[in-house]
Amino acid sequence: MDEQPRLMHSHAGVGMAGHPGLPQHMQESSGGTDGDGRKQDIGDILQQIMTITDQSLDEAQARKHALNCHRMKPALFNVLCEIKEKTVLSIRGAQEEEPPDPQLMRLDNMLLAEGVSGPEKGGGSAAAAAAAAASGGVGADNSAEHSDYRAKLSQIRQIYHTELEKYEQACNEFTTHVMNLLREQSRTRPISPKEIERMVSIIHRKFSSIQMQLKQSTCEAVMILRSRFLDARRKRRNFNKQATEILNEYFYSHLSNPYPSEEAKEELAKKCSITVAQVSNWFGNKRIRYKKNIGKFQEEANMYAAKTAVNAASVSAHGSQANSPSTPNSAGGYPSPCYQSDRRIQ
DNA sequence: TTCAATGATTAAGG
DNA sequence: CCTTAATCATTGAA
Repeated sequence: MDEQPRLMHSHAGVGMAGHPGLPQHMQESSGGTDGDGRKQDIGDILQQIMTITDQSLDEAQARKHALNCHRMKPALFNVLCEIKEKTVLSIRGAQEEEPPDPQLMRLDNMLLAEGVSGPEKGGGSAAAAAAAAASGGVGADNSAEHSDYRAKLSQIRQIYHTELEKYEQACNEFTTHVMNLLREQSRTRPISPKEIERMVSIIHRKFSSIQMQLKQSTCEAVMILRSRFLDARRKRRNFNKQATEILNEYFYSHLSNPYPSEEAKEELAKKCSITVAQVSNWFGNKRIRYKKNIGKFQEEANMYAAKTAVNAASVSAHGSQANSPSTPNSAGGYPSPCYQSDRRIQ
């Protein structure tokens, strides 16, 4: 085996610049002393390969064809592929395996949970249910917002799917294009099927990173939509005057213990046509705000105290003076018989 | 445009 | 669960 290097060395001067090794075999084998025509063949082929760029196109085509038809071609091709394979592997190392990207998985999970990816209609309703659950169990009173939310979500989903499809299509197109190209070139270059495969997987990786961007931005859009939806819930309407009257009446007539029981809340909710949660909110806000600045509410307190007094009087007088505070007779409100005193304490 | 009032949400605590 | 307290975001009046 050490014969080769020595020979190469001894003939070093004879070879062409840049490719000392190749013509050498020719020289050597052209002596014909080896008897075997094989070396001659290989040398021929290599020589032709080396000079192929010097030839005119037509000539090159002819040569190419000749080379392709040469009986040694498959063997040489395999050898070159093997060498190339080894080189590539040593250069690139073993970074082949791709661990499932945790971020991508996170995005996928979220899209699935939001019903953006996944089955067409089922996902949507699941998302709506999730949104309903997230909305605090208020339930049946915000169906309009739901449909709005769902419409926007399905819009996002549609965009997402069309984009995804586009990417997939582009990926496939590009892949087949590259594959064809490589297959075509594999007639003149050492390109093994394995390498083509690898190239395809590289392409797929690239495209999937693009897809990840799509998923990312879709997630963002969903998040924004969600926060908008939550904000939509915050889009409050002030309660109407009657409702506030009723709530205030209760509040000020139970000032010593303004904590309505569950039943009381339900009744108030019904009377005000708001939800129990809203009643709770109202009382929570009222208590804290009253406590924070009693002075500011003094007037209001007096007013409602007077009103309930009047109501009570009229009820006791007339026995069945239609209950509901529909049109309080004292709407104009007289300030209050009592103190109009010093507010602005704090 | 400004700003107090107000309904809703959130965090902390029981 | 509920409450308090702080805060957010909108409303509606000035």
